[in-house]
Amino acid sequence: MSETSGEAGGTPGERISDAEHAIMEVLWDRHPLSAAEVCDEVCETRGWSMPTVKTLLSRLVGKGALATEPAGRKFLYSPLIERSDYVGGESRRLVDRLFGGRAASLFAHLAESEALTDEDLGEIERLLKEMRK
Amino acid sequence: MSETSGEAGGTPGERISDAEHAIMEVLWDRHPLSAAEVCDEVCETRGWSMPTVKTLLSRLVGKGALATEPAGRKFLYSPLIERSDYVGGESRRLVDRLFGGRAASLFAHLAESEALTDEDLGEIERLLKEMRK
DNA sequence: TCGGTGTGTCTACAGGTGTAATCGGAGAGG
DNA sequence: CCTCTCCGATTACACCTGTAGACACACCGA
Repeated sequence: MSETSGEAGGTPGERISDAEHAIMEVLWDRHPLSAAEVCDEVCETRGWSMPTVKTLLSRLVGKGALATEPAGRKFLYSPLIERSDYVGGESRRLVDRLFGGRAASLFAHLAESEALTDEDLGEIERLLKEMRK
Repeated sequence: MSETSGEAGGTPGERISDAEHAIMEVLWDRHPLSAAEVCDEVCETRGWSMPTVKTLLSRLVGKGALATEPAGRKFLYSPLIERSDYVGGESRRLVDRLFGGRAASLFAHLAESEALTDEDLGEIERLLKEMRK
């Protein structure tokens, strides 16, 4: 595996869990944010309480996925890893695990299971044309 | 725990974990197999021991993902759920979680991150053409 | 200066997962 | 018939995850 970093303290590359991912989404969308602000974004939708958010934030900091920046008496959190890196990693993991690394197989499967809308198809076609140039 | 009647598929949709998935792959490829045969297929590659395989098999049976069929004094295991169902579910989960349900976004991401080989592109193009018919 | 309010850290705990040792019963061999 | 062996089932245990309470401390306002 291409793990670009070494390890120690806040090593990036630690696995981000599902609940943690929800937190990351908020911070990818807008950052830096305080714990309270993050809670404002997710506590209602996910039914979480403040302590839960704080735990998740701490774990993410521990995993090296978030940076903390002292602002006044509180901390502001910002992502340390790129959303596209995470998304890419997860996508690749899925493709590897389920389709033997063949992205075309994933596509074929989505196509067969009619998970692709006309809109999807149109856009993919467009992208494809663009790449072929 | 009281299984009064022979009802095994009563809890479909139970989450299949990563290690369990490896077992499923073996059985999707070839079935029915005994525990020993499954172990032959995965124990070396994954560094598992027989007890581990048996535990995973039991859990899968418990989850309603495998059926057991007594053959002589041993049991033979067969998948109860289709590989395509599992794969489809996992794919959709990923697309939902990471791309807001838009499969085109997944494709775009794979394209951008150059995870698509020329071969992939060719095949996707072909599939696309076929669907458009 | 003193208390309240907000913030991060520590602790907790149930359920799932990875991994494996051990037990108990059903045949196989002597 | 008795023992050995093989196999599934049971039990074990550490770690991760989801969820949350309790605690300590710093600052703002009175």
